Amino acid sequence: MTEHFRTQIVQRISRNFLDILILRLIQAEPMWGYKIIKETKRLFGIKLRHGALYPLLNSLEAEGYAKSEKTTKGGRVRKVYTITPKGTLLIDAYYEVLNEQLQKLDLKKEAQEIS
Amino acid sequence: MTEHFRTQIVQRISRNFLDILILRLIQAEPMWGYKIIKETKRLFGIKLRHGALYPLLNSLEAEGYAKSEKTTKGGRVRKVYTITPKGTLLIDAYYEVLNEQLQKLDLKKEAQEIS
DNA sequence: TGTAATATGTCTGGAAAAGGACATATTGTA
DNA sequence: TACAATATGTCCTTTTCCAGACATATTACA
Repeated sequence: MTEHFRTQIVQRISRNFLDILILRLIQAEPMWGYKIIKETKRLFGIKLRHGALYPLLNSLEAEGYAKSEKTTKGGRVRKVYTITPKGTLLIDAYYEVLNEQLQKLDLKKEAQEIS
Repeated sequence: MTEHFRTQIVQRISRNFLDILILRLIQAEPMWGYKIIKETKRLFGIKLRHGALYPLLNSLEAEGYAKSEKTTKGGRVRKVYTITPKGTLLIDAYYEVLNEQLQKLDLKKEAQEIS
């Protein structure tokens, strides 16, 4: 039953945190857009539309979270993206916040009861 | 610097996973809408708009993740929400997936290199 | 008696996002 | 010589989302 929710959850996280997902991928290994599409398919079962990805990659670079370098592999031009220190900081921040969020809630702790 | 990202990250998580946040709150302690607003402010520093919350609470109940019971406290009508078993399963699934996601990526593992 | 707080609800206009089409170029293969 | 795959990009339309307004009722308090 929990299994039944899995796919939609993974898809929801990927959709809502696509930028973070991409940064994690290029952090693990520098990649270009087309490979990112293949890897998200392979690793998470997510089909990224390139019409969404390429503009996002450009904005990630514009905001300084990633940087790209054009390489040519047998006539094919690739824009290989690498994560920047700022991008690493962003990912670390997400890890930190999400880990906090995963701590079970204990409302009583600091509560001044409303009711 | 990492601190600089914190607020926007928490807000982003709260906006995108508001339903999960609410379910976690009523799981920790049954509550009504107005108190949920107060608690999210107190616990996460997030100002929930009631115009977003109440319809969401209704849909959570319609989908069977929560159930409500009307109580009266000195003339004031409250709809106290409790989590259902289905809601608990959903939260567990999120915990599971997020924990997986937080594992550092190791692309090499199952890779059949594209390049 | 008026204002703030408690309590729950709907609705609408604008902004953002999603999906898919349009566009182009090279390489590999049947 | 097509067609699939690799590779990157834009654009437009539809759909979804969000912020704030509109709406109502009770209670607490100055």
